[in-house]
Amino acid sequence: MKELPKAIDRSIEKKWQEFWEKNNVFTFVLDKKNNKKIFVIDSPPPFTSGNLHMGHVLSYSYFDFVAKYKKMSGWSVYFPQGWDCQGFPTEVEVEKKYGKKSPEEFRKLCIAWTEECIKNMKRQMISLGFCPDWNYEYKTMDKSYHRKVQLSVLRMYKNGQIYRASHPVFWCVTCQSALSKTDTEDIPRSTFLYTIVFDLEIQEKENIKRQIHIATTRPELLHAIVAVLYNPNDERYKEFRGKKLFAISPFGRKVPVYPDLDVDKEFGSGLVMVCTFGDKQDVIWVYRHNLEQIQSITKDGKLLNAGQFSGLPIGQAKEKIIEFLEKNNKIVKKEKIEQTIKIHDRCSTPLELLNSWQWFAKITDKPEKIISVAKKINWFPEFGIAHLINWANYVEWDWVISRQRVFGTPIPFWICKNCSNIVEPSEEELPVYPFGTTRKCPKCGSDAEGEVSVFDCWVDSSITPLIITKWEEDQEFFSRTYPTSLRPQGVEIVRTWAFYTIYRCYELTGIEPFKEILLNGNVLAPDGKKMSKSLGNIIEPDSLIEQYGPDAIRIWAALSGAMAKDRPFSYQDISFGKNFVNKLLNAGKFVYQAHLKFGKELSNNLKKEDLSSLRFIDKYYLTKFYYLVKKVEDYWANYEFHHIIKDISNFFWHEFCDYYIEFVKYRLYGQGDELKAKQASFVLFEIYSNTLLLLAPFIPFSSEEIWSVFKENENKSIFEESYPSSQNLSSLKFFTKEELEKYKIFEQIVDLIKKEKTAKGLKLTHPTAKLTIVCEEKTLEILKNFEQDILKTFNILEVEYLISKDLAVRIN
RNA sequence: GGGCCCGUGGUGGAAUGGCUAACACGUCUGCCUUACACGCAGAAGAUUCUGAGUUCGAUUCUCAGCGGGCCCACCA
Repeated sequence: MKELPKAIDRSIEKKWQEFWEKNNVFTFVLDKKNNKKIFVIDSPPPFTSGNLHMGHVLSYSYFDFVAKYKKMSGWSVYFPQGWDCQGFPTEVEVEKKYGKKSPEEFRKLCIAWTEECIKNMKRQMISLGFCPDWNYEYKTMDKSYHRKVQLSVLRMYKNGQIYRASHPVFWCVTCQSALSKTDTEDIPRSTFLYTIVFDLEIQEKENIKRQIHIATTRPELLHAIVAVLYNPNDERYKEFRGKKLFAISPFGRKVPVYPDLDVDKEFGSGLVMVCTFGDKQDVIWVYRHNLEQIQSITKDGKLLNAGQFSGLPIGQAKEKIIEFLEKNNKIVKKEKIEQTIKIHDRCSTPLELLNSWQWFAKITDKPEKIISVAKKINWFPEFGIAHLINWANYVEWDWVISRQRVFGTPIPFWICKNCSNIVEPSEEELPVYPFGTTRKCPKCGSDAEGEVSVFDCWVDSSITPLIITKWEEDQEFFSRTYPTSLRPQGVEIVRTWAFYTIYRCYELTGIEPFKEILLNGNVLAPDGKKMSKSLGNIIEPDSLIEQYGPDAIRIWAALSGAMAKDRPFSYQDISFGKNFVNKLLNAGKFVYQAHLKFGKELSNNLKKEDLSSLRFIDKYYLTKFYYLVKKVEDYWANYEFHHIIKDISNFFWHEFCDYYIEFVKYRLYGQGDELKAKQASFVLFEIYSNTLLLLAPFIPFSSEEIWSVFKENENKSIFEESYPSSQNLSSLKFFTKEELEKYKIFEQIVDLIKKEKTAKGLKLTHPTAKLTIVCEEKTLEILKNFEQDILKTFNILEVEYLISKDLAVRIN
């Protein structure tokens, strides 16, 4: 007999990865005859950081399970994989490495850098047994991708969904550049709160004038005041309600006074002056109340439109203005307070909100439309849609889709220097790279300059369902694959990725982009905290693959559940996975040896007739297995991976191994009944392994010798076979569920025997003369069916039954 | 401050309007029993966050409180 392996042979991983790739096992081919149902997975393109993180491993495992399950269930599965390349972190890394460069050169370096990152991430995916279809790989930095992004925006522009407008952005007056949130840092500082006297004009039958007090930390923005707000629930200002009011600033500016629930009654006098722009709340209020916008500060930090104070730097201006107000007795109070402000993380300059020209997509005008489209989608779990609804109703201003960066999809427009007319390209010439180019303005004939900004990266990623289905590229392919079947993604990006995708794809096609959305949570560090570099608690997939193997990692992922819930990484689960892999190898060895001992003649043609002559105990476990498969079908339908792995591993380990194999041993090693024992164990093991290989695709091949027996055709991928279903396993159902329940008493008796023997310090197979079973008459009838198996397995000579209501066993 | 999620043995986590609340890891006891010590057999360990309510009965449903997480906003 051949020496069987003591441990898992890890070299088989590589072999099978190559086999699947070479034989195009997971390659999607559009079936022109329309025979098979198509299942399309709109899988997330990971940001190309260079390494997968555990969150990727978790979620990519999920939809890899689904892809394989659907494939083995008779679907034609289309499972492409993309890469989200253009992002700020890449720019930071590349700049760190190469320093400042011209935009053209910088872009090239970013692309080269990203290609390297993709290489490594792809390697990691393959080593985890993920099987996306690499023939349809896409990158958001590709020209073909740029074309579709630009086309999609151009179409939306023509439909009036995209517009250019002035909008405040965070601006550093020292570096003179726009900043994104990631460039900013919050720091506490102490400052002074000045309470300033304003005049109030109440327009009634006769105009009434009086004074009001308004507190502010930024008197230097007084010239840019556009409104004064009060809380309508504030008793002090109840006389304001429903009246037409105006406030007049110490500089003589007259602005309206409105009620607003966001005003904090406790702060200052309960009245707020809205300036353009003191902070982000001002931006919200300006849009909400449709207020005027005044350019208050220049790009290099000097006051603008401020009368005698114009041209002064912010700091100086503040001093002078306070001086002026004090001289005129307009300041009634000055108190020290602590506040938090945003600064630029590189130069520590406090940020200003300055107006600049930006591009927008209209998302605020009809939230109910986006919500109704989202409602057509099946959400797993259901509460996920609440994030989207809440966001859609809450969002205060339109989506700013332009970014002042380099490594991004260029915005395909030119702006006329003379008349500000927007010059658009034709659809045929896309992609275009307007940066540094000019076109003639068709309206006035002047030069129009190419837009230098690029798109927000969500503009890129919000059309992945269109990209993978070949929208505006291959009409037949598109019509067969769109809408996609499943969008898997993180719960924390519902309001970005899911929201923008639903909005954009619906605007462009009139159809929702996917039928189902599956939300996963994040993987936390084992201590329950967020994984972060600073805490040093990051777990790298590579070291886990090395230490535990891909199957164990995938079992960990399945055990982590499908709900959109954060979970600490669990070494317990992954070591369970590893032990489980080993258990399966050993069970395989046992069945294989039994097979060799008996001979080969029955190996691959197990018929229903063979099964019908089985012993009672064989039928009992085969039936149990049938019901397991049936139950697991429902779990698959609801993406309940946790239950799937739990149930199939428990059945395998604690029913098949702990009970069935033990009860079958005496028959295989002894004499008389080998055939039936082998048949049943063989059937169970083979079908079982097929249920498992979606979750752990390498386990069933972990020993070549063993698997050569079970899987006859080396050249055929096991993924071509069909997934065990209750329908095609119906021949294994010998008993009804009720009967099965009744027969469970057998297991109780077995447990009692084990307990008894253990209590007496005996081995389970220690020779025993007599077993006495105390039970009811009904039970006796059932136990008769298992009697032989019990006696032989526990090495007992004879059995006697005593009829009683109690259940007990004795051993002599 | 707003929206959503969650609070179950030492740890991680299932499930259910009602039989002794899964399972895994860990712990303790005994076994290297002819597939497996990455194993086998047995055992201990839970007032299911707190309080009130609905109910014949709640861990499960409702409300309040306390605590944690995610996303958003954050003080003129």
